[in-house]
Amino acid sequence: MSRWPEALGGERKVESYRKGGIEDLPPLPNDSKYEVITLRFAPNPDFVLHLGSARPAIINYAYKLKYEGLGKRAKFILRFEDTDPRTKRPLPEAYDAIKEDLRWLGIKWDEEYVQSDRMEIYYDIAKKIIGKGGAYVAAENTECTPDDWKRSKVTGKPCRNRDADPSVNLELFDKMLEGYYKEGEAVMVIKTDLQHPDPSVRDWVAMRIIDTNKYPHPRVGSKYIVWPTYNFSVSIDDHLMGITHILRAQEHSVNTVKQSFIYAHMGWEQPEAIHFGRLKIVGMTLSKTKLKALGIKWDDIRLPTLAGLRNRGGIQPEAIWNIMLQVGVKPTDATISSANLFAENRKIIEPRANRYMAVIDPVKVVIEGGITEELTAKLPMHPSFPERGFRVITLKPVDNKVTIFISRADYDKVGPGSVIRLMELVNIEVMSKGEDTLTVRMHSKDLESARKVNAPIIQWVPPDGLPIRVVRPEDLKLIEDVGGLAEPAVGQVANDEIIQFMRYGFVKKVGHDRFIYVHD
RNA sequence: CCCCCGGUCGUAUAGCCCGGUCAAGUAUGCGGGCCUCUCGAGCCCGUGACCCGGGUUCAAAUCCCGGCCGGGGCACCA
Repeated sequence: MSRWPEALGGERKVESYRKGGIEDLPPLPNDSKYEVITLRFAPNPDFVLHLGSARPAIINYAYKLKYEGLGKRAKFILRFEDTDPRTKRPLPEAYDAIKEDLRWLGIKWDEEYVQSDRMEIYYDIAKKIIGKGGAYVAAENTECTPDDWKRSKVTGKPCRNRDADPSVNLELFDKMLEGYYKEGEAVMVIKTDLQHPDPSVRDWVAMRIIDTNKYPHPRVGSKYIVWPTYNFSVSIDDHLMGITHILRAQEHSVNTVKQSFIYAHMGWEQPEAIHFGRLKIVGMTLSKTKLKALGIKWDDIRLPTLAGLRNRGGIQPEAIWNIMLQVGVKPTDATISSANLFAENRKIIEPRANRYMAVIDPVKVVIEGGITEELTAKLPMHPSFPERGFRVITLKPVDNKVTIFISRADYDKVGPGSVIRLMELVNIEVMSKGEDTLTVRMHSKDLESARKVNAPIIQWVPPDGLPIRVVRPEDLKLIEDVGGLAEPAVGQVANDEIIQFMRYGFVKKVGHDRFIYVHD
């Protein structure tokens, strides 16, 4: 059942051609034209990955695996796009945190680049493109000021430097590099089409000045003041790195048009671009801006960041993969419910999680009626895997009575005369219902008798149970369930282990008495 | 206002390019049953969709036009 690449299973590859898996991804356009299918994931290291930003990482990597599975050469490149130290200031820790996220997802990259290390390359290409007459500089005190340039986009009339000899613009560009201009005083602009129906496409900015004394770049400090814009650095890098296919979100579709002018000026072949729609997960906030604005650490268990999810536990990377592959690469928006994610996750967790009994908001149950022998229950760790063993709970009578606890939810459902099966123990009949106790008597012992009267089977906890607390993260909030009691064996469960509290849900143990609710 | 891109069961997706095999498949959800000492898992059955209107055609979910609705873009952000 491996739609899941090598991450968890070691050497498990893309061998299984299952419906809805990697192999079912539609072929990439013109795939046969390229010798090495080269894909990339290019995050801005200003935050960690979340469920939304993980999508392009997974999809692109999935295509690499798909083509390798087809016996074709394929490459996956990781590239950090950190060319804005001012408004999208990179977070120094984010570079490594993102790599950690990718590893968790089982993604391996063949090459890694950081754009702030490649500034000289961008300068070099900038000069080449100016030299070819494909770009010009708008600068103060010239015949084409930044304002003139802006105006030219509206009027459609080119400003002077646009048609000037490349040497003029080359000189101006050098002055930019030398620090002659301050922020806003000069920009290098790509010649596109001043009549283009989309104004944003008309002669767009490729290089601008950022005062890195004021806004030092976390990696290269104040070394550079001329910075490429997204479309410029991306075009250059995609070409230089041999990217053949770009799968990215729909918001980038105009960028493909903008970038086409660079490729035309340089005589390069443009990669194939495929855009997919937005992914919404109901009950989860996937806006990077909103998440950042919360001001809590990115790996907080309330967050839908991969780090948060990882920390919170429970949600397995395979489940995220399956969801992403199911949603695929359609250009339409997709709204999936967390129930979908949980359903995928349950498939993965269910066989792994051992079963235990716990009761939330415990209510005391006293079994009266002259019980002289101790009662024992033998509970399998997992009903589907008896080989995992059992544990035994023994109840000793005191004054011919035995006390146990059940959850208030179950207590609420019964009244005098009700017969209940205590899981793997005995069947009891309610005699009287007090405020906080249930007085019952032994009805019978075997399952059959319970079945005969259609008695509900419920979980219970002995008096020496372990007090527990369960918190459930729910869309940026943490809801704390009322206190509970778990059977003593839960004390032996290791931290970080995912177990199932029967008839309650899957939980992850995070402390000797603390649990995080995963899902039902 | 303008410029792109879309609209198939509640949700997600297949089919659309190359019209008939689609009274539309799958998954999840929901309802019911079986099984099981969990409200988990498994098995079975059921529910449920081609945005609207024209056109082309013997035939349209599939092609064309219009409308409506949704998303994205319109930064010296990425």
